[in-house]
This record gives sequence, C-alpha cells and structure tokens, in this order.
Amino acid sequence: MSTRHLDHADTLELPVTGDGPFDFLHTVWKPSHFATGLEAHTATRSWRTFRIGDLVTGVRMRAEDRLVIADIYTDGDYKPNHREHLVRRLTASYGLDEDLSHFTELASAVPEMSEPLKALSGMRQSCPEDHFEIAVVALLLQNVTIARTTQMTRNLLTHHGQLVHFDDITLRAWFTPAELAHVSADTLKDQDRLGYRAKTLPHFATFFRDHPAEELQAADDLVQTFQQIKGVGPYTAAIMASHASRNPATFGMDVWNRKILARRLLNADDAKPEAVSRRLSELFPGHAGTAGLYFVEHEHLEAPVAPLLAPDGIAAWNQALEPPAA
DNA sequence: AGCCAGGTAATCC
DNA sequence: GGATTACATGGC
Repeated sequence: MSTRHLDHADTLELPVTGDGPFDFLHTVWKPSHFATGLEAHTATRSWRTFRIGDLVTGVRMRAEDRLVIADIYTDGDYKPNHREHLVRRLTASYGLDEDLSHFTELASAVPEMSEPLKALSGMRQSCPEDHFEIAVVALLLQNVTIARTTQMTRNLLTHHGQLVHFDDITLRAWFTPAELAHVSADTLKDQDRLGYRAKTLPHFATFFRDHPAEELQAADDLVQTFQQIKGVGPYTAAIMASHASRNPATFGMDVWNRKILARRLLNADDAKPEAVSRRLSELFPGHAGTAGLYFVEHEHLEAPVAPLLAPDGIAAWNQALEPPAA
C-alpha cells in the first residue's frame, strides 16, 4: 500500500454556536479511546481523516477561543459541495452547535460529578465516524480485550483502508462500505483475524452500501433499524445512537464502563446493568449518555489509552505507521 | 488448562 | 419470554 499525499484545499472557520462551556482538547481527543491511526493529537492540534464517498480528506484542527479552525487537505477534485459537507460533518462530529449548558447545570448539582466536571467541563461528545464506521468500531469492541480490538482495527485498516500524508503527518483512512463489500468473510477471518466477526462484518458493509445516510435519516426508529443488521445488538445500536446520531440520553453499556459507573455511582465494584442505567438516568435525566461520557473519560484522564503526542513526537508516529521500505 | 475480554444470536425450557 | 450457550481469538 502506497501512501497518498494530500494537498491543502481549504480553510474552514467553525464557530462554536452551542451554549455552555467549550473544551477543545477533550472534545477532539478522548483519553478512553483506543489507538486507531485515524487521528493524532497534541495538546493544541488535532489531525483526522474523513471519507466523503470516494474523496479522502485530511483535517488539521486548532481552536482560538470559541472558533475552530480546520485546514482541509485532499487529493481529488475539491468542490463547493465538499466544503458544505465538511462544515456540517465537522460541526456535528464535535457537537459545536450543541447546547451543553443544561447538562453542565444538572451536573454541577451532583456531587459524584464534581471532579469530572472540574477536569472536563466543556467537553462534547466526539464522533468523527459516520454510522458505518462507528458500527465497525463497536463490532470490534464486542467481547474482546482492547489489545485485540486494536489488532483487528489495524489489520482491517492496513489491508482495506489507506495511508495518507498531509501537513507533515501520516494517518490511516477508512474504507467505504462499497469497498469493504468486496472483501470475503474468509479473508476477514484468516487475514484480518476477526474471529466470528468475520461473518457479521460483511452484513455491515452491504447494509450501509445499500442504505445511504439520507435514507436512514428518514427512518422512524434508527435503533430498531440498525438492530436488523446481523451482529448489531443493543450495545452496538446504542453506540451508534449516542455517538453517530448524537442522542445525549443514550448510553451504550458494556462490562467495562458498567464497572466504572458502578464504582462512581453505586459504591460497588460491579452492579447489574439495569441498576447502573437507572441511577444514571435518575441523576441526569435526558443526559445519561453525556454523563456516562464524563465519568468514563475522567476515569482515563491520568492514564490515557492513547496518550497525546508531544510536538516532537510526530516523526516517530509517522515512522510507526509507514510501511517499511522494500 | 481454563477463564475472561469495552456482546450477539441461536437455542433451549 | 427469559435464561443459557456457542461463537473466534489471544493473553494471562
């Protein structure tokens, strides 16, 4: 796989129009997120790739107070509709137009939330992935350790995605559903080490190839719709709803975050999922997902799963991603 | 060896 | 219906 070089095509200035505080760093970088190679962050800058159909884009972001400045890099024909798409995509992906003030007010009255709020106030949900991409991420999280999730992600993106280079950084980029639909279950199992997921991932690819975002937008109950896909159960559908659909009341519970919330809300090492959900919704009506996000990210703040890069760490980052010279 | 991982579907009663 | 159980794989 050869690295694709992207050229600077545009600069977008995205105002944070939603009410409530704004924390740029913890909005774009989440301490709990595992390493994918799709994004990289220093304390003040953030790089990320986005697929817009066939177009591959690289984005470098920084913030000046309540303005996010996004430099766009592409290798294809960059058209005005791409600009409009990216303004909407970036604004939505990082919740720049969402009202955080209600959650923040609610949270400031809950003692258990005192420390997370002190550290993370102004953090918004982030989901640069579209519904297909976040569904793949959630699939790879099912019933495995993070080490294995990371391995499977690396395999898939290495074999079926691409490498891009822009603004002096190298990143991975996603495959599209149509691209992945060409890959056989045998390849996913034997080459990409996906285990039993090899049989369900092709269903994800064909579903999203055949149902574009505009069509899904019109669906009545997206959670029910998504659970029609083989391999999408309550957890994966909830991740899609809370992250890609940005429903602040939805929280995708798994054994990992359940234990975190049990400790923080119920003073127990673990608890029944229903008990945890009930308490979370009781304390944060309408904002259970946002509240869960704050607890989980605060839990990882001191020891992030994928730490920030030092400004002089980018060369080593690039080295790690680029294929060895032949 | 056996159990568990940031779940889901199939198969029981 | 709600409660088990198999599902791939890798690390401890």
